[in-house]
Amino acid sequence: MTEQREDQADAFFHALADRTRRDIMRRVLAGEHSVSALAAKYDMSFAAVQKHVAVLERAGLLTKRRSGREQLVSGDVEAVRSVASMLTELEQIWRGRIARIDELIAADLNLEEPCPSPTSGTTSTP
Amino acid sequence: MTEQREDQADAFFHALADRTRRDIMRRVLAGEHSVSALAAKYDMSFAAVQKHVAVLERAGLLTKRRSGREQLVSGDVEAVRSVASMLTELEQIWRGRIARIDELIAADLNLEEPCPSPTSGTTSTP
DNA sequence: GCAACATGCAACCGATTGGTTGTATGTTGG
DNA sequence: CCAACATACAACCAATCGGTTGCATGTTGC
Repeated sequence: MTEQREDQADAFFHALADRTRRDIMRRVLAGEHSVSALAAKYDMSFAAVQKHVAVLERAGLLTKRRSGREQLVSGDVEAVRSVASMLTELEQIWRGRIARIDELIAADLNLEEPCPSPTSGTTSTP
Repeated sequence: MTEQREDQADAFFHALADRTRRDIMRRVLAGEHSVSALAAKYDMSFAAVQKHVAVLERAGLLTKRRSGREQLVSGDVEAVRSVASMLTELEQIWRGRIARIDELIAADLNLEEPCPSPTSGTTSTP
């Protein structure tokens, strides 16, 4: 069950781990672009850009819509949000760590309280 | 200037694009672990886990602290947050697209308004 | 001091990545 | 109809990745 989610996380982060693909995401989140319009923006072959688009599409970060002989590409902001939420989950784990540390500090205070006074001697030897 | 930021994004997303490394991040965000303690958790060699830790460290997602003969690893929640903020920036671009669409809709309404009535005939032929 | 542990690093290997070129398939305007 | 365009896909290549093993170094307990 959680296996699919890890597969999806692999695909998400891998897709975003390339600056050309991140730049494509910026453009297609701002508005629809055909694949060739995107390809014209980069100093590489059409096929290379098309493969980048395919990687992003397989990861679910963008969708394509046919319009005549063109394929219009559009970014999926929900997918971007779900990547962000994965990072928020990581942050929540960290919050748990801090909470545990706070508990320890509180426990320390509880241990100090029963003592008559922090500086009063417990050494009862005369 | 923005070049370094893209390099950092490359390192961040690449580091997180592996489930073992994401799992390591969960553990070290929850609390400090030695490298060998981490290695014991996975069905792979110590060297493999050590390389994963090195990738995460180079990306700035975790830090190491020497304690005797052990190296204690701790997750950096600030780095995790900065990855999340990169995704938020993407989402903001999308918001701009929606705002532009809303403007167009508003402009359309403005064009309709001057008409006496949507259904009233502009065809004045009797 | 030394045996055992914890770590780092290099060399190697198969799989994958990011790029190329070439070719096939639709789609459209004139 | 057909030439030009938009896309898809396969084959290939150098580089990188994720893993291994082996070895060197540092640290500790006794």
